[in-house]
Amino acid sequence: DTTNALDALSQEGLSEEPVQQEKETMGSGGGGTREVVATEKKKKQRRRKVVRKGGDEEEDEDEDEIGGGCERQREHPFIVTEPGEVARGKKNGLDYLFHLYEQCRDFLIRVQNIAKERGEKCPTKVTNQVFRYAKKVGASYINKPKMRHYVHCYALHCLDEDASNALRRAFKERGENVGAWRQACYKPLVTMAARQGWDIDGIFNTHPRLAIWYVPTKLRQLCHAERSNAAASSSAPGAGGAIIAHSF
Amino acid sequence: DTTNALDALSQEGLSEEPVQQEKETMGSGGGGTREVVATEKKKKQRRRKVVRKGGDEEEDEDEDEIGGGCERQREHPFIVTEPGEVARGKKNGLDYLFHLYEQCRDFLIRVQNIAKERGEKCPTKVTNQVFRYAKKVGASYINKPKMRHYVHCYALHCLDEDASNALRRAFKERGENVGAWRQACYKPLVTMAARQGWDIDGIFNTHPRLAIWYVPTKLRQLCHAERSNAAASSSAPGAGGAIIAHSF
DNA sequence: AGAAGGACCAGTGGTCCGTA
DNA sequence: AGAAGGACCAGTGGTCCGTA
Repeated sequence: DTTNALDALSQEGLSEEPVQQEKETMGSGGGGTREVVATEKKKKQRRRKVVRKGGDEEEDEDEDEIGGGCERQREHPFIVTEPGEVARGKKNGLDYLFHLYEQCRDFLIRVQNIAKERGEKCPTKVTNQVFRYAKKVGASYINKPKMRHYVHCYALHCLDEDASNALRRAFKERGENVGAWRQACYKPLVTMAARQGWDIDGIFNTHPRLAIWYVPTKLRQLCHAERSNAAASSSAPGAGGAIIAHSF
Repeated sequence: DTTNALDALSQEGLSEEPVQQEKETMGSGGGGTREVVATEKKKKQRRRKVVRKGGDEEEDEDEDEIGGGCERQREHPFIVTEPGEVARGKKNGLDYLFHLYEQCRDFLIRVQNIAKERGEKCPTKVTNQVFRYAKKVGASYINKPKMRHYVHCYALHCLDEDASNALRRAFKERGENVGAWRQACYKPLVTMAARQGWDIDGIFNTHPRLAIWYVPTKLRQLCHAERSNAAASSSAPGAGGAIIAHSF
């Protein structure tokens, strides 16, 4: 439906970075491990196999060549754009971002139809299987970390397009970066949840285009924190049920 | 509600077997691996750490002692019983089996309430988390392989109690074992699915006590096979839409 | 033989952090 | 600095098969 029209929103061409090659470092004991301070509970360990272009191999000197076999491409970064505005330069706009969510929905529907056809388990959410399918059919610009990262921004766009549009205009005008805009998308969603009995899962599941997305952990945590906050305020003497948003 | 009344259905005492102790065999290469012929696709490898009672240790000679610290207990096996009938001897009846499903439902509800309290993700199905909870609160007789094994039997009990009861009486009379009864539970479910557009997921999800259980893979496959079968028959010249159950 | 369940494994949800 | 995404990891769904 809107799929092809919006494809034009993506800038042609992609950012480039050198392809990495993996070298096995299995069984090398504790070397290369790194302590990570976990924000909660346990600490984790993470081992990474990271190697630059092999020093022994012949390699192309020209980093600017286009279509070279040795370049890994990544999408242009997002910038805050107004509704309808196409990003200039090596950037992508927010209409394009939201369009990616619609594409994932389309891929999910196809995966569901295949599963029904085969009599297999049918996913109700955008799962790893859907991301794999997207890759398989050539939509390599769709990946899980990116989609999960901006889910709540898409949620606001779905649930209150006017508020979403107003936020985009305000943040563009102030010259804020994408990260700041993304952070700001949480607050109106928490306010909506407050009005609906703090049922953020219910809010997602009631909306046909949003129901296929997992509620982001951080949004869930913010809602929970605010609910506790509101409950404490309303039970405090003289607070009279007012909602005070200390955590923002 | 019915929980305590039905607890009496379980035979007191449990079957006994020696406790096993694990010995680490990490890093011992390919020793102990065993080829398994997979029924589909790939072959799998499975490594098991299995050790009998340590030969060096002092051990109790008396295998019959009750409450000995070195006995692992497992539930009595099920036998086919009529509705309302309590199994005699070291056996459990089918009312007790179905009661375990109700207990799991109760545990799920408690896990859900805890999750909601904490603002965490709330399971809608009986998941590993629920089985862990059951173990934690002392219901060690509940475990995942057992519950998954008999889900479709419980489904029939939920969806058509009369048919389920009739099947139990018939199989008891014929002196069939639990395995045979369990196999026979598939057919009436497939017939029900045929009547409802082959939507076995819909059938499960519509029933309040069944909706919390995953549809068993085998039941799903049987429904799919029968649907294909029925479609082929009805499109064959002169078959006139009759459903012919070749696969049973 | 028939059956209960510990323990395994492929693929999941979630996101960190090496990368540019 | 701000951002995209490969790749990791703890815990899942599913059930095999060593056990008695």
